[in-house]
Amino acid sequence: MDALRQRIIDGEFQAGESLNQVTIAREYAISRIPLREAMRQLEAEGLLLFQPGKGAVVSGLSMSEIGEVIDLRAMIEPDILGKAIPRLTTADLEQAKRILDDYETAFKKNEVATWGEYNWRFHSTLCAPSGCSIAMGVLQSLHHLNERYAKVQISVTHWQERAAHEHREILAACRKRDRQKSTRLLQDHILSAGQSLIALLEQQRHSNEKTAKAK
Amino acid sequence: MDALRQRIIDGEFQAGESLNQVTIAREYAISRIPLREAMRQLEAEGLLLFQPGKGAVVSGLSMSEIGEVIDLRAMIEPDILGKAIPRLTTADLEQAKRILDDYETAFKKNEVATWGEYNWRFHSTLCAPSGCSIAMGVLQSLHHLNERYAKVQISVTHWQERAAHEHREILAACRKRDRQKSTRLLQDHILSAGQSLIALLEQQRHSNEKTAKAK
DNA sequence: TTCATATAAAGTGTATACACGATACCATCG
DNA sequence: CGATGGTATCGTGTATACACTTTATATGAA
Repeated sequence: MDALRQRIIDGEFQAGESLNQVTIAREYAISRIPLREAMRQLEAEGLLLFQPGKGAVVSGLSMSEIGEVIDLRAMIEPDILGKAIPRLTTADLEQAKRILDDYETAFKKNEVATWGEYNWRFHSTLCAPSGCSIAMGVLQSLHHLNERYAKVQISVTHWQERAAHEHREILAACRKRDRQKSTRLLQDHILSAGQSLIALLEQQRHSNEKTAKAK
Repeated sequence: MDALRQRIIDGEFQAGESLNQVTIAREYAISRIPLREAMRQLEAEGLLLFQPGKGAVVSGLSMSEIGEVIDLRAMIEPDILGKAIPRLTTADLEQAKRILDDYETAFKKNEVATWGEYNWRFHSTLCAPSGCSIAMGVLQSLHHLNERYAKVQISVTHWQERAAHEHREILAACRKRDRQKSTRLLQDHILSAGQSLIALLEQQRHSNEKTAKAK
């Protein structure tokens, strides 16, 4: 299921495109039964939508829905980080640092496909010690929804650099156990990334409309 | 799927109990295939957990997880209500009032099974005009998780009366389009209900431990 | 009796099969 | 030529079938 989810997030299937069960099942060398079960779970996560007689269709988020995902993350994640901070161990902080290092290495090598993965690993490494399993599940779901669209950001170099800088700042505040500062930085980080994402998507949509008109 | 979800919420199946696919499929006169698909969705909602070789097991929330669900609701729902308030129509407000009336009628008639339904309908009627579809989905999921445990509250008469009073107050604040007041009242409502729920569950757990010792 | 082991029963996980509905293609009619 | 209807193809939705796993039951030894 994770593999299929990643393929949807990676944009291999366009929004609105319906997934052929026979083909995909064959790709994983399984029958349609377990595939459909996985698809039903992805449906519950909001990535797919079953249309009667048409199977699973990749669901697309409207601009306002993308905004919602960001707002929810901006609301929940800093709160969870706040709960995690007193519980953060040195090992947690070291791992977060390692993830950032690896992320920057991957960035220099232009391994764009791994960006989303590193991003989530950084955020979740800092939040996980909160012990909030339900909230972490919600967050991960939101992150998956976000990631599909965030792919357009990975190519924008200066945004990458800004994100990297903000990550370092957040980590530094966590290291100091500065709850106020780290949660505020995290919230700003999510919201500013969200705003730049929405601006990019608006821009993209406009240029698409232009080319559509050109036809 | 909704019917099965309700049966789990209603407590027909105990936490930890595994659901017999053959039996349940027969009850709905379907085969195990669509049943399993429904179960997978309920798994993604956090109500079930598939254990390899053992099928779907009803998942139980720990006390801290129940607390998390309440905290998340207390964080998200007032925010959504705030966004909904400028968009609330007279029809929305009337419908909310009608739900409260029906709820109180049902309360007087002791129709306990309908409580959770009325509660969600009231909350969602006020929040839905926000147009936040993603957040509403998250909220509904959280509400389902909550509802299973909230069932212990329905028998506590004075809590019911307090909730009814708080609902009326929230509705009055919404009618006045008082964003500040209504969101604050809603947050207090969720948190105080949550606290009383946790207190009840703690109490229940203690008495269970005593009877367990008595054996 | 109690524990261990063998055997039977029940249940899950999934491949296969088939019926139904959607879609594409083509021929026919206006 | 475009529109309409018919047929063939493809794909979904789910019932059935079967292999494998877990659980219950029975049997025998300590």
